[in-house]
Amino acid sequence: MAPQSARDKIIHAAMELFWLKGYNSTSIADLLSRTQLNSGSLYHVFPSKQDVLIGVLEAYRDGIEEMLLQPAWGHVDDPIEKIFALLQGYRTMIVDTDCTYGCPIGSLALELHEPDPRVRDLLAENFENWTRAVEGCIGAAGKRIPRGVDKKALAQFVLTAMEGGVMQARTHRDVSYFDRAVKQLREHFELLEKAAKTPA
Amino acid sequence: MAPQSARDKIIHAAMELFWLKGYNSTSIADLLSRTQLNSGSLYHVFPSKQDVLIGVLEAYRDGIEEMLLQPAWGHVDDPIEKIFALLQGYRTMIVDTDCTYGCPIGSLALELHEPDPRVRDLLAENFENWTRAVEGCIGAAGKRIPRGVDKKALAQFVLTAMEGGVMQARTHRDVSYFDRAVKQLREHFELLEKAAKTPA
DNA sequence: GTCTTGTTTGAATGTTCAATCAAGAAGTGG
DNA sequence: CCACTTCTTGATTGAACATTCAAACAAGAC
Repeated sequence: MAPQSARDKIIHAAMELFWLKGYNSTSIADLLSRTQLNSGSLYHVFPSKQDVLIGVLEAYRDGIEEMLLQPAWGHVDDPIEKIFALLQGYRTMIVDTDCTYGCPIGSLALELHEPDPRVRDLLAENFENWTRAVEGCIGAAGKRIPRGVDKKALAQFVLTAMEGGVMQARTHRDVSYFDRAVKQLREHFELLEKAAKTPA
Repeated sequence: MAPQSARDKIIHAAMELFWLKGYNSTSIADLLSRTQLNSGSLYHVFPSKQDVLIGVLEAYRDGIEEMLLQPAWGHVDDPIEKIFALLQGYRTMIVDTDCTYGCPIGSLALELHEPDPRVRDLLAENFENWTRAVEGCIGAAGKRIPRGVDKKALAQFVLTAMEGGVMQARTHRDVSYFDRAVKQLREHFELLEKAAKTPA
């Protein structure tokens, strides 16, 4: 175990607590007890609670490759299957948390009603990196997707389906809501692939 | 102006404030100053803040027809166009709020991380009523949708697209994210209608 | 008029919270 | 070994919060 800086400890704890309890419901005291630090140490590193949030959002942004994409895509080559492997990763999280899983970014995006511009930009940046990765898959699928299709819009639609599916699965405490959203998306892709083969 | 009971005043104010600021960030003091009531009056009607939330969720549930469906469907007959008229209603809200709009139910669903069972049930019930209404439209579309399609899943997918689209529009402060989600959904429906005409 | 029941008043309570800061410890360069 | 910076300690502060309650008020029943 490499020696961990106070900053790393706080970010690590905050990623987990913001995800579990939300930003507002996570107190500085929660972070201190989890990290075994004192308030002065925390405030030495982060001037305010919001700066912790910014650190967390930067960590998600900078870690998307290692934390999200590589684990999901390690053993998948087909570009369209990569998209569904990514969604399968979310499904695993939902099941592992007894359907209490919420996408950390999506939950924060809806919890924070008047976010600081830096916070909002980081939320948007996180969404953008996610959809850019999916857009890469769609691009790699080449002619399997019809010419006219807006690839960026389709990638955003994948995010839409994921976030909406996660929200419903959590609300109903039932993965099947997520599964149905993925299935509908799958059918959409199949219809697109069919349309690509037999041009009107 | 009919005389308004304290209960009605509180529910009315809470619907607006929970929507604008979220549940946790709305204080009892906010509700009191908005309604010009005293704390004792509020606690005479609602034993706790959570009971106000329950009242709000019941009001949304009981008001879906008048507040949401009738305004959106007043002048629309085609069942599939009804679905997109409903989404158009959300678009209007997004634009009218300078892209800060969040679906009240969806925002609460993600903000409340450990909701009381009654609260969770009411959130689920609200989603269910919404999707049931959409499912009714899909059913009314009859043979325009292919036989094999899971109508409930498709209705849930419409909710998924709405919630995901609202989330992204709000995060990016840009309606076009919602518009693209709707457009993708529209294409999905067009592909389905085409498939219904020319069976494999 | 007075009893009863339902409602309102608003100051007070106890808790939780983010943030502060003076004092001290640890680490670094000369 | 000293000077200087960086980091840590933890008690403290003041604001915000949900909730309580004894006292006052209102209005219909008899």
